[in-house]
Amino acid sequence: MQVQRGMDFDQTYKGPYCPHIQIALAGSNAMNLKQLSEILGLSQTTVSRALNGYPEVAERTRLRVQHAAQKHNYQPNIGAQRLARGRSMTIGHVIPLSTQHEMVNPVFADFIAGAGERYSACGYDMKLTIVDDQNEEDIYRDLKSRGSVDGIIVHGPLMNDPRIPLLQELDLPFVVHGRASDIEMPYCWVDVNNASAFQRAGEFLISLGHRRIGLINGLEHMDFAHRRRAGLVAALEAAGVTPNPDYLHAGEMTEINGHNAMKAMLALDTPPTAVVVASFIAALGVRRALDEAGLRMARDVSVITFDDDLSYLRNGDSIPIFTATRSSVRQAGRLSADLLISHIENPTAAPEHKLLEADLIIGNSTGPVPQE
Amino acid sequence: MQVQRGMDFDQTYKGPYCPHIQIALAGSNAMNLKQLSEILGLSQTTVSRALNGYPEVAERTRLRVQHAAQKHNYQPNIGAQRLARGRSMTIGHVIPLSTQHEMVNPVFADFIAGAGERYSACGYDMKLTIVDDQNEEDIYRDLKSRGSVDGIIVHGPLMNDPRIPLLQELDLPFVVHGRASDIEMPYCWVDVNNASAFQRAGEFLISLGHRRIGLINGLEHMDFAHRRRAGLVAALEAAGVTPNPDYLHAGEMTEINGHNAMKAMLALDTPPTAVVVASFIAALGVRRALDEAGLRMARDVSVITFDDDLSYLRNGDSIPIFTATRSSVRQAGRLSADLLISHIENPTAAPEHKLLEADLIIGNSTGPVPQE
DNA sequence: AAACAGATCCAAAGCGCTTTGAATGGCGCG
DNA sequence: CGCGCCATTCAAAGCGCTTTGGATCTGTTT
Repeated sequence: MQVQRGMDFDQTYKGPYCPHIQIALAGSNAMNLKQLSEILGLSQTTVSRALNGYPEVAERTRLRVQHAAQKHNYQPNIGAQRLARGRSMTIGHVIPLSTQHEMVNPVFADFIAGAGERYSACGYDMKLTIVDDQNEEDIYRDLKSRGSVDGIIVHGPLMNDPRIPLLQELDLPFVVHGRASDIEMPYCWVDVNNASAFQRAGEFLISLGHRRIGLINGLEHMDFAHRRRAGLVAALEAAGVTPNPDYLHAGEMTEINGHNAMKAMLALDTPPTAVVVASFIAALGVRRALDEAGLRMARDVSVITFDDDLSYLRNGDSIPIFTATRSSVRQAGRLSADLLISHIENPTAAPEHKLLEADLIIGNSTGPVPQE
Repeated sequence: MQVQRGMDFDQTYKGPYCPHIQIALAGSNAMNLKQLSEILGLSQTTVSRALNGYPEVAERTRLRVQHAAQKHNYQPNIGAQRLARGRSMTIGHVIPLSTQHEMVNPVFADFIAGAGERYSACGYDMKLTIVDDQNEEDIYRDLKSRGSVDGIIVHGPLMNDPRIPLLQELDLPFVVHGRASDIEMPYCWVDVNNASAFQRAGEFLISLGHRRIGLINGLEHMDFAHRRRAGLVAALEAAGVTPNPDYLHAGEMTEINGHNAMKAMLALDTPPTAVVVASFIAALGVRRALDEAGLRMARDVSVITFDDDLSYLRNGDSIPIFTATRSSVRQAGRLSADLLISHIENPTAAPEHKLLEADLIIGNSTGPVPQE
């Protein structure tokens, strides 16, 4: 990573000694508590308490203080508050950039949109950290020991995610978006029921007469992908169908990968008559592969996709393009935020979690198995 | 917006008076400067200076301090640093969620990935604020008066964006990702040369013999969309072609919209033989419309798209799917971050800006105009 | 009338860091 | 030897807020 600036940075920032840089002191012009209390002829204590809703201040005084604060545009300095309260009022989101987590990207924007809504409403800030590779563990240690955040959202959990025991050891409150199958210690999570969603998708295809059913999945060390596969396989086996390994694909959920995986399956001697796809973007690639092969969705090959209900990738207007198992990732963001905040403010309570059920939306991409 | 928690929040957070909540004091267990200096038998001054790279400390002492800090896992408390330095070491990104800005979403994840890289390297934090509607102005005033951030990135600028004069008035350093055509005051920005990109796309299509050239654009109150249209129109007019209003579409850049716009154009008596599309996602919709109409890209209708080079939406592996004007939004994120940091640390310098040129990538979606 | 309780307010002590201004000790120099 | 000069180090004063532990003043109880 090249640094093009004049200063002598290596990976880690080395502090404020920068003799050639003149920094204007930020916020030095803003009104502070002392000034406001002098204007009001009150003590800082009373003004602070009035604004923070403490009961031991007369209601008349409180109103006077609130008016003055508004009039003079007083906002408590956030750094001072953090220091005095010993809390940062900040939630951390750590986004790893390794290829293994790349899938976080498309859903990420919507998730934080949901979470951010709740943070604003509850007075929390959101801090994003992009971490390029292995040193993710150091990041969490740092966040803890510097008091940067009061809690953390864990994105894209793996089957046995090392972050979970680490955060427990650090005693840093956290909520996982998803779950980690191989971890039995209780912790907070918000997840969609991936297994039941894909099981229902499988059952639906079977009810349409399909037996040769494919899966175009995400990388299966990701927990959600593992669960989806298990759900689909359960549906097949319940119907007496042995899953065909040639029909099971796992890879990054990009348009290209969806396309290539579908194309490869179509090249088999007996290609599947239906596929379940783990993401909307991959499903677009699947559709392209079908188009190229001169096949029509529903008529020739049925397609069901998982739809995260992303704001910029809608599955049709009134009529859904794809039959889909749908669950709003933005809603998951909201719930995760609420869970984390309540866990931060009530740390002794037992870890909560929330399992969301996905809806099965019938669209135009599924139909009865074609007659041969 | 419903709040489901027990506390009495309305829109704005009302402070820490929550008698029924027991909050564990965060970070209280971490090593602090005083403890470290006592262990070392040095003053806090010397330890602080040693760690921050000040020259007036003996090299032997500095090493001793650094070792001890590492050994005891000392990290300066961030709230205390903010307070003492009068700077927050934080960059704010304010994301409005109104439909008018929805387009920010898909590119947003990649942009902050790029910017975040640079923030980490330079010791800055990234703070994200999701703002649901009109009160965006209040957010900026707050950020300023609370000292929450040292600078701001402005996303998705409009033609005459009110945020720019506001931030100038607030004296809050900022960099615009994009530009605002109607504002003449100088300010910092990083933008791709949208006009020249679309002009070249137009010229390329004309060189292939196309005359009936369509545009499926973003919403044209967004500055970038306006520039793209102007660029394409310039190319047409230079070739003596009068732009046909029926061929010019502006809307949100979703897959659906791309599909609908293309479908509408194909329904015209004389449909265009080529279209330029403002986003990759919309181009996927265009392709779908062509497929549905039994038309082949390149052979029947040529398509050029703008490609933001998103990590999760690659334009093909080795062979590009679409002919495209490509510019990496992640790279724009890196540059914006660098510009902002240098502007924060050197506030007296004149506003800088950076204009990136997009590459024209020839893919499989363009070909000579079909013979009638 | 004395004692008490409650309501309201305040001075001052932190929170953990940076930074100012001064002190200390070693050194060369006239 | 006495002086000034570096190179190091330190004590103490903030930064702007919260919060502890009274203080003051009312009204109420015995």
